[in-house]
Amino acid sequence: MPELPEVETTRRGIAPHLVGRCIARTVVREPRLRWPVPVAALSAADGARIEAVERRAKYLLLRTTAGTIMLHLGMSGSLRVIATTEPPFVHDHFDLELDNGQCLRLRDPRRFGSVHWLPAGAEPEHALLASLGPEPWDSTFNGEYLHRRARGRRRSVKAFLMDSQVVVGVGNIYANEALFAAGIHPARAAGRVSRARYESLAGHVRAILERAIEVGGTTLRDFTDGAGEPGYFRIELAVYGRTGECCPACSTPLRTLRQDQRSTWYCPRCQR
DNA sequence: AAACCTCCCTGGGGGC
DNA sequence: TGCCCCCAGGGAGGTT
Repeated sequence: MPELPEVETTRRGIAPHLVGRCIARTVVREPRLRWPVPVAALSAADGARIEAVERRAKYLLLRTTAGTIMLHLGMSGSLRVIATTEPPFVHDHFDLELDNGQCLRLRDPRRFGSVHWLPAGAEPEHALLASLGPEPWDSTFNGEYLHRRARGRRRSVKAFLMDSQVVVGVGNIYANEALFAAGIHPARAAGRVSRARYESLAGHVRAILERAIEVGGTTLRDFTDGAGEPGYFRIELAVYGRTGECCPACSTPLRTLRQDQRSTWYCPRCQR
């Protein structure tokens, strides 16, 4: 999936086309996503005005006068703003038609994404948002916080960093990259990383996500922004996906690991 | 509690 | 060329 930088890139790309416009109607071609799309409830959005396009973790929140449309892109989702008359392709599951002949179209081949309707005033806003950790730019996300949350934890620091209850938005690509930048071995127990090193890690997480957002995110296969363009952070990846290559810092051959059914790349010399 | 494991899906790539 | 297996950016839900 799109990780945080890809979702944020999408948000920035689509927001100018949506904010201030009214929703003509929603079209659901395939309701079988990660959760069933609430087709009937979504009709409440017809005629509503879009007031803001926000992001929380990897969720996009389209705030309207009638309620909020919440979208998740899963592993393979992408959004584009196009003319409503453009014929849909396979895997174009959802359209949000606007009052100006344009529409926001969701494409998601693997269907791990989701579309939700949150009626205005509902509290808590949505169960899926209830137990999320801080955003990486939240003032509470720092070395002291990570060190405290990791105390006594024996799971790997990589799994810990990818836990959305600890911090949101860090998926497999950026977990690999941040741990490399901070010089921390991905299999090290989370509880055995010093506070100083967590301080470094928090800083690198933020810096890497910021840089990735600057260049439009990482496109591995099918991610595109709101205009259909790929992201260019892939060029700057130091370790992710670099099977058979050497460490960009010390030239030691990179190694791979399998952790929690996900691939990890790391430098055995730089990361301890 | 915390730490694993499985599963939801389609499609691309490599090996044979 | 085709088939088959493995792998992929997520993450909820279930089991130990």
